[in-house]
Amino acid sequence: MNSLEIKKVRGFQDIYGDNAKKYRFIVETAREVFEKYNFQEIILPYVEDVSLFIRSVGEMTDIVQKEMYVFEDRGGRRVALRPEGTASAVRAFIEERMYAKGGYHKLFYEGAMFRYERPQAGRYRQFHQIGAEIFGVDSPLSDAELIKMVKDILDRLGIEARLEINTLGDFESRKRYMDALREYLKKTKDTLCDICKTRVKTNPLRVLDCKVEQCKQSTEDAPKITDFLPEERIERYVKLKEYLKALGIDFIENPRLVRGLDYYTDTVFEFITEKIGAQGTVAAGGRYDKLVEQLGGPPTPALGFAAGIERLMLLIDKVPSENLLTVVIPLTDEFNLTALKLSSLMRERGMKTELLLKAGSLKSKMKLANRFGARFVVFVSERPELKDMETGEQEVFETAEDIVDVLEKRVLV
RNA sequence: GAGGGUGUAGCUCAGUCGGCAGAGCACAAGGUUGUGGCCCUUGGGGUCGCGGGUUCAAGUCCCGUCACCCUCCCCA
Repeated sequence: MNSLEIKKVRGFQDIYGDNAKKYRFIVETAREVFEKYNFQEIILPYVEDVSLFIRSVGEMTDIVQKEMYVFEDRGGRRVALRPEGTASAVRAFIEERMYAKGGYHKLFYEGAMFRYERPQAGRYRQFHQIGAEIFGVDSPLSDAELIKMVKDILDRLGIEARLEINTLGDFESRKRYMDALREYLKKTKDTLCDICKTRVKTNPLRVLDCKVEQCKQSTEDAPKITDFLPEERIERYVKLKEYLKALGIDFIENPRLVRGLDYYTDTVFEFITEKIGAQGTVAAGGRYDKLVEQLGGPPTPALGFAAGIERLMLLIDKVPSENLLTVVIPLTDEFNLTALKLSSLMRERGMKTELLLKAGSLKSKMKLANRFGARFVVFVSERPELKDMETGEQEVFETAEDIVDVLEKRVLV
């Protein structure tokens, strides 16, 4: 490594090789599932007005307070690299007047998010999410269907994660609940861990989520959110659970599950795994019935989810196999032209083909072919030969074109 | 923002008490007279993260700094 070498910025990463394959596999799988559920893609900007996130994610949240990439552009606008997708989707829903068409809208998106955090396993400053939002539906049917859709994606990726759900109710009863919780926590404050002592003020719901054993114990008898919700909210929650059971989806009710973004109402859920270190939440979402209104749109119930692609990647060990590879090797330079044309023909016929571009001994070329994972090698000379790298068998042909016909049957499924 | 760990060849990592800079993998050539994987031989490869200090002598000890990894926090 010399002093001219420039390295990637902290918290950013290059995704290449097998990781790029996993990335694509995840995005394509999700896309197929979204398609089945009749969601429409929306490609959103990476840069937004800062106030969009302040007013949606929440002014006091960590994301807004200390994790956003905020800067002023040359026109003096205060902008931010998006730290999450929902805010932009809602902004677009309003700004593009999607509600004017009536009915309801189902959108999905994919792409990079940016948060200035300390990097760690499964956590980067630029990370990637797939996500989906449903605008204009109130029914718990939509909650159930969204959760089922996430589960479908995870299933098709071969990823196991447990589902935890909770309800946060409406803002009014949540506020009453938080007051009561704060009162309760003040009494037990001495038994809480240091971090939680400060959380009593800033974010009492988080205390319930604390991993420290003493905190878990001393909050065992803490008031429960469900005791503060009006009957209709409870009924809604019961309905959702009914639907999930009907769909055969296992879930754990976790009354301590809270989410870090301010906009959630009623349903929240997380898919969690223990297999990838401390950052185990792999997909999460919930309902946000007031957000569209808060951002200047007409009152519109809505819900959505997002999944972290990097974290999903950690849970995938292999992507489904691809087409078999054939490597074309000209034996000497005088056969370069023939090999070039042959490779071109093979690709036209749909075969995955590597024309061996590097000069060197035949031995070194064979080594390369082997490393590329070639199943077949074609030696191009007066009498072209086809070698099966697995069996070692070798056949001689009259012309290069003859080989193509034979290969086609063996390579293409 | 707080804590812990690690920086030595392209990669993974040894390096004892401070005393000549090492191994495996990878790469190149050959063993094999154009044929891969396994094996053998030979070869090319180093700002020991960076800066300073102690010392006759520093990869090794001390101070600083940067980067990466992990954890808390927070989140997907």
